[in-house]
Formats: sequence, C-alpha cells, structure tokens
Amino acid sequence: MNPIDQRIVSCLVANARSSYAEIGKVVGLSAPAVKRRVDRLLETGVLRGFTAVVDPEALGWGTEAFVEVHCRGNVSPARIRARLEPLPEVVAAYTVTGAADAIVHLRAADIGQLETALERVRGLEIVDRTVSTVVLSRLLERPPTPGT
Amino acid sequence: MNPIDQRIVSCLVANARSSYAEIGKVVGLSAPAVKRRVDRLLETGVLRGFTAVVDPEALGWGTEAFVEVHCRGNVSPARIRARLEPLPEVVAAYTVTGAADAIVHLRAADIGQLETALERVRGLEIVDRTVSTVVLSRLLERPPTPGT
DNA sequence: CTTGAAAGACTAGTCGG
DNA sequence: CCGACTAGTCTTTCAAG
Repeated sequence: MNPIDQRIVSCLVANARSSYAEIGKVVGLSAPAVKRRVDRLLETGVLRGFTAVVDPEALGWGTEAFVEVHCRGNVSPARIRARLEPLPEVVAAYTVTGAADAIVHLRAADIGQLETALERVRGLEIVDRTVSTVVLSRLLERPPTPGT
Repeated sequence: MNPIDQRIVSCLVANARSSYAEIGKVVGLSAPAVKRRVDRLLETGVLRGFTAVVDPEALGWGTEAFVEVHCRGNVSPARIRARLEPLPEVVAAYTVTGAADAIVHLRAADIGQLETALERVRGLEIVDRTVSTVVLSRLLERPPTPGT
C-alpha cells in the first residue's frame, strides 16, 4: 500500500468503471501494471468491490432515519448484528459509546414503511427501547475520500 | 424505469465493473440494449455514478462518530451544508427532526484526528453545541438495496 | 514494469418489430 | 420507441523480456 495504490484507489472511487489504461495515464503506469495492483488490492481487502451510486429518491427510497437502540441487559455486538441483518431497511448499524447500545440507519420508501421497519426493530427480543430521529434532508453524502 | 431497469441497477450495485454483456445475460437483453438503458439511467439521475468500496480500516480511517449539531437560532439547511462541506472528515450530514438541527457523520484516522475535526465543527459560527457519539464497531454497512 | 498479441468488450450506425 | 445485429476501435489479460 504505497502512494501509487492510494491514487489508484482514488481514481476508482471517483469512477469505478474507468479503464485500466485511463488510470494508468493518471498514475503513470501501464494498464497491466494497474490491473495487477487492483487485483492485489481486492485480494488484500483494501478494495471490497465496486458499486453503483443510486439516487434513493429516484427509486422511491426517500425516507430515512437514525435509530438509537437500547438493549435489554448485555448483548454482544455479534447478536445485534445477527438480528438486524435480515431487515432490508437497515442500511447500516454501529455499536457506540454513550447511553445507547447501537445506532441503526434505516431507509424506506415513505413514513409508513419506515414505521413498519421501526416496529420490526422494536419487536426484536434483544431491544428494550428505541429513540428515532427522522431525516428531513440529505445535506451531504460523499465517498470516504481515501488517500488524502 | 421498469422492472428490467431495476434489475440492471441491482446488477451494477452488486458489481459496477461487470460488462454489459454479463448484465444482458442476467436480464435477457443484448449488450447494446443494456448500455442504452444504463446511459438513460445516468442521464435521468437514477444512477449517479460508479464507485469503489474501500475498507476504511485498511486506509487508516478507522475512527468515526455521529455528531448531533444544535445551531444558534434559525439556520437554513443550505448554510449548514455550506459550512460543513469544506471539512474533509464529514462523510455525511442530514437535517433531522427532534431537538438537534443536524446529524453529522465524521470519519477520521484516530481519536486525535476525530477530536480535531470535532473542534472544527464546534468552531463554526452557526454551531451552538454538539453531542457526539463515537462508533465502537461497524456492525453492518451495505448498499441501498434497490429494486427489492 | 513494459511490450506485444489474441480474445473479448464497448459503442456507433443501421435495420426490423 | 425499443431492441437486435454488425463492424471498427478500444480494453482486458496473458506471456515473455
């Protein structure tokens, strides 16, 4: 993982469909050299994969919320993960410091579907209570800006 | 935006570097037909682009936090966005319901850098006070699962 | 890492339902 | 309007230097 790898990763974050030759022109390498490095970055797990960025609004997933989850007693992170993973509305989940045990990021089509998802979260046997915060507008959302 | 488009988007979310021919085999279209639909999805904004998914740990961005931002008086979302946008540690930001005006998602190399970023957020003239929640572990993080 | 070559993919143009 | 087909060009990918 040297500076050249970092620049390759930056290129791919900016556009995952750019060709190896294009990346090579930016970083000063030939296309096969770039490919070998990308393959290695995928094998070592630095690059997890390539995905399309979709507009949630356009797909009818315009409503989201952050939910603080407070668990009953002591529950391991692995168990929380196992219970949340089957819910498709769960976009992300984190264990955190503070009063709550976890923060869950939910995304749904509308308020109604969000409520349904929330009820499913609240219905999990490990969950004691939840505190929800509904998102009014997405101000900012950007790729994890690597390398800089 | 019909069921075929949704399946194409699903394919690209799963792997943004798959070829049009591969996608075509899945959805039952020829490669040029798939390309035309992808071009249209890009033009209409349903697809915003293609990006690489990087492991934040591997790049030395292992520490993150969610920060509730409470503003002084009434501040427009646009102004909040304008102040947060220059900070590279800000991965995402949302205006929300509840007591806080916004939730800011920060990502940094370590606790020290996170503290520096937090101080920069707290130093903004629009910010009254903040409530931070540090992430202990990422339980789950997945693409927005379109189409389903 | 680079070069070179063969296989395959991209994409514009054209035609048919 | 949307999809299939074809042909030229570019990309990928392997091997050898």
